Amino acid sequence: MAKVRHSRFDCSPGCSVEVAIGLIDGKWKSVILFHLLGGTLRFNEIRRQIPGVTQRMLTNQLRELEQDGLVDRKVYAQVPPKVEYSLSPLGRSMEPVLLALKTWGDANIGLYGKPDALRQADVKAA
Amino acid sequence: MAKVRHSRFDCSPGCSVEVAIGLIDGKWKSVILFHLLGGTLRFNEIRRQIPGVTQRMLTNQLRELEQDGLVDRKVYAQVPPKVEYSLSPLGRSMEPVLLALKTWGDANIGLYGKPDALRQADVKAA
DNA sequence: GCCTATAGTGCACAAAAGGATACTGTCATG
DNA sequence: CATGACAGTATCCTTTTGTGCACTATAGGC
Repeated sequence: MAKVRHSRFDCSPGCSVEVAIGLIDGKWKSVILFHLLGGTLRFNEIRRQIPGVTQRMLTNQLRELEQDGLVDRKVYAQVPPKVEYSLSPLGRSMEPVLLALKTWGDANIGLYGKPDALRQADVKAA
Repeated sequence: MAKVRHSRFDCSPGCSVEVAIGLIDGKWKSVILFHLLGGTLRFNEIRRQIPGVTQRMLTNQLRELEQDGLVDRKVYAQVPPKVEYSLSPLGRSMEPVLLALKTWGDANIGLYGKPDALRQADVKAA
């Protein structure tokens, strides 16, 4: 995959923000990380906790998180496959970010998480 | 544009995280917001503070931030155009998120913000 | 014997995001 | 007269992201 999203070191002050956001962007990564805050989960456990994510997407996102060193992937060589995902120390260090995101979301979900009808009205009004 | 990224209200606990991240995803939004924490800025001031962003991208991202109610856009009907961008109260409420991102990035930029050579080595090692 | 669960992979396809470049119109400066 | 600043648009292009479906292999339950 070899994504090189943050190759620069020119870094005006906002650059570190860019680095951080670069690791948790994508529709699902932050949500996956958030669920992993609660402890180790298996592939399908994560899948069930995030309705709407497809297998392929979940695989992709987990692989990227693994490559970026945020999650650990532990494969048990069993016959019904078993793979456990957990936060690496680096991933756990994301906790403040994740919690800030959650807090903000909880406070403001009324504005954006509404059923489509309202969202549409909002769009039209703009 | 009418993006409906978060139309669901099914909301397992991670959903509010998804709402929040949905507003600041994209390569530049969080960086823009971060710079606006420091106060009102004009279009080209932002552009200069974020090397690498193109005019088009900056315009897009600012428009989306405006639509999502995070930034205020004030146009002065002057002859050399003047447009000021500032955080709305809602945008300012993102401050903890932005600061958490910045803090994390500062702490870990050594891992990801390195010049390409090292990044490449890292990728190969994986 | 068939269905389910496990953790994925592979392929085709569509949509969205992002990038490069050129262009707008007006005014001030040189 | 040419240039640049201002705040964008317009157009084209590539890359990334996301969806849907089928498929792998093995074991246990019905």
